Amino acid sequence: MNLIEELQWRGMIQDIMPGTEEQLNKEMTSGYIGFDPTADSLHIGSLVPILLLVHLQNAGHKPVALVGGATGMVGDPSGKSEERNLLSEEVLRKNEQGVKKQLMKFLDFDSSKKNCAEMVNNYDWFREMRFLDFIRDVGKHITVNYMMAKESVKKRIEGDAGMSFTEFTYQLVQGYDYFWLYQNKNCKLQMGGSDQWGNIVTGTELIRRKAGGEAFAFTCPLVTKADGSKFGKTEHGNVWLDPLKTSPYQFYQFWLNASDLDAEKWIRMFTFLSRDAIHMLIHDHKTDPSARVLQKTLAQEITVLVHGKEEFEKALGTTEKLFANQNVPAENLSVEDLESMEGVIKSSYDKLKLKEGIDIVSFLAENKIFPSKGDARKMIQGGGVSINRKKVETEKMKIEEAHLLHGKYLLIQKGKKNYYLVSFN
RNA sequence: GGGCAAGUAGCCAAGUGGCCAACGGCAACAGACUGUAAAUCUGUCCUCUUCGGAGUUCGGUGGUUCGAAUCCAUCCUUGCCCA
Repeated sequence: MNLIEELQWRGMIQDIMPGTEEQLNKEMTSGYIGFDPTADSLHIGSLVPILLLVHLQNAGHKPVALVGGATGMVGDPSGKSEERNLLSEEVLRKNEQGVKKQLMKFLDFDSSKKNCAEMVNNYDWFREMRFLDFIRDVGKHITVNYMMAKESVKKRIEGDAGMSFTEFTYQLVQGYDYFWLYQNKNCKLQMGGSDQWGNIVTGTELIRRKAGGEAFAFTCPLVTKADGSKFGKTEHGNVWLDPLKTSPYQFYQFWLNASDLDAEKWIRMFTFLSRDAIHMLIHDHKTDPSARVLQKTLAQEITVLVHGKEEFEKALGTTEKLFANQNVPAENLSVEDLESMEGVIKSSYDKLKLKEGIDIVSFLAENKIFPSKGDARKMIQGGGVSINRKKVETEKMKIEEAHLLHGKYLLIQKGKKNYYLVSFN
């Protein structure tokens, strides 16, 4: 199975330019994907593009990761219904570094290899670019009519939000990236999310008109959830690749909670498991859905890929302690069990304040488990808070020393899945 | 520069002098059911609260009025049309 067939089977190809497959079969090809430094970490939405680069490298081609230091200054209008806010240069430079660091983890940069990965920053070639040069050398080749026909532009022009010249220019800026890489790095392939198709095509068009060359492209579908809600969000916000922003435990939990339909789709996209292995898993899962083999395998594979085996095992350990034996009373958890739970949000509390008992509502608010007393009270009234796995029945409850596990800990649940460990000192 | 239209909670969107913290939908969070799913049903959903209330909102600022998201003035932003 060649690369394109493989990616097609994995559901990772949305649009593809004619001739792309032939090009990839013909010779080692350099292909690039751009990453926006809109935050100092990538989130799981960027995982599919990253994996495309990995697949590309595994197939013997050369992956180029482009950090959009320049394009980030402009703001991509694709998929956005409103004008984007500009980031300051300082923030942008910081974000570039963060994004760069993360990309390093996935690709092989060993320069002794012919197809070693490479990292570029379009700021390097745009920094010195003069406006007049740009509009003469680049702008001249693309008509406004052509640019207006793009879906991302059309939507904004038809809508009532409008679009600034800055964002309108974006596709030219990104198009020039591709042209530059084509000229300087012999890059003949661009990949990206399907929302990038328009921008990518502007690039190949520029290469054709300005250099008379031929360049190729394909895009992957944007990851969706079966129920239509946004992919990659939890109650804590985005799921990041940075373990400081999203702990490996939370990361693991995110994938573990995938619905059946999603898991079936995602396991192909996000893991490197073979076709046979995946068919087996899906078969097993259908035989006994409650075993959740699909979700477990999916979560394991990605967590190991992103955070490493060690972090995965810690996350799994915590998961087992918290969820495997839901009915086992919390008293059965040992001090080690409690202490070793990675990823559970921990806080400490002054034991002295416990002497005369403290009311549960202020306790939860003081520990930042809830943002305010009112919130804590509402959630208790709704039956959403448990202490040591026992549901809190009334907001009048007082916490006393007798409640502590091992005379020191309190295991608090907000809802079913959000655990907090408070230790008393 | 001229004319017209619009700006309401995270988003969409009703309200067009008091009954408005503001209908409804989406998203989000929680409960029940389950498989730590999905679907469904229920609750919460501006902020704080001693759960009685209190405080701050309807682009900004001033004004009219006992009382304004709603009327007036002015400014800002956006769209459309004209120049």
